Amino acid sequence: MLFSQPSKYALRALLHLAQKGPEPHLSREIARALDVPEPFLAKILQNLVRHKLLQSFKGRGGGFKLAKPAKRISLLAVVQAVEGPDFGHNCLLGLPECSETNPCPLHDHWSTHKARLFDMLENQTLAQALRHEKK
Amino acid sequence: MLFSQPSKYALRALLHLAQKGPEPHLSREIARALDVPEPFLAKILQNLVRHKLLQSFKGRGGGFKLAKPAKRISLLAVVQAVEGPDFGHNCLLGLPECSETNPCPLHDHWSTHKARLFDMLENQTLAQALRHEKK
DNA sequence: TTATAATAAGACTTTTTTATCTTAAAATAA
DNA sequence: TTATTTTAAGATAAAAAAGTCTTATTATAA
Repeated sequence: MLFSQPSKYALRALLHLAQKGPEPHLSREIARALDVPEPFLAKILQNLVRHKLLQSFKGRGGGFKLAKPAKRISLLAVVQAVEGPDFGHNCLLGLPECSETNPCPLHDHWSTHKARLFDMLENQTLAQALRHEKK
Repeated sequence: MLFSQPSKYALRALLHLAQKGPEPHLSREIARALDVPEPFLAKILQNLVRHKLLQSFKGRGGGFKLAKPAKRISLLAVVQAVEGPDFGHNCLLGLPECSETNPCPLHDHWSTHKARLFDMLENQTLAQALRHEKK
């Protein structure tokens, strides 16, 4: 509904790493833990490395780990890394000409919603999401 | 981001009909007006007929018209007709086991957002959306 | 060094979504 | 009736998204 499959997997993988610990984890192990296809996840993790959200290590003892503390990675940062920077910046009805000055019938309503949603995604970090989960 | 292509076309088509008037309009004309593929739109309109949001008439002078007044058709009704009744009722992270009693890390945050969003979609009618547009 | 264990990158395949085509059925009007 | 105009339905095709495979590269450890 909101996120692509790669975004979902990315969020889940990063949340997993956040709660596991700072040593590198194998993409194979992560895939197994999340029950998602391993080669597909590997692609997604590689992409997150390019976007500086993960660090990777080759060879024995290698794997993936968070590139910064979980409390400094927002959900929005993850989704934008995967879906590109204009995630969410499209008209709800798909109209290319829709804008502040030329709004579609749903534009204003959706704008306020979107603002709140982005606010949440921007302020929620991996760490916070996990803390909240355990309650 | 939120709606499938058929949902977007459906909303646009119904909004178009709502502002055009109560006589039948050809699927061809609607498609032209919205600049969307005609045979694909036709499929979508046929589906909306099955869901009682549109009425159709064959032969000369035929076409499609709203099955009830625009102020009695909510945006949610349209989207649910197209995407099925459990539109929006899936976990943000795609977890099948996510629920109130077994929530994923984003569950609570998303629930409150979703409630507001559904509220909006349920209360906004085609008529209201158009009125708001003209301001 | 060499063997092994891991990620990296790109080509390829499968599935799903979006879109099209063809033929039938129904309604109207001459 | 018959011709014409429209939607209906189902099969097909194209494009996009999701997933897989193969080969290369890099790092570690014996």
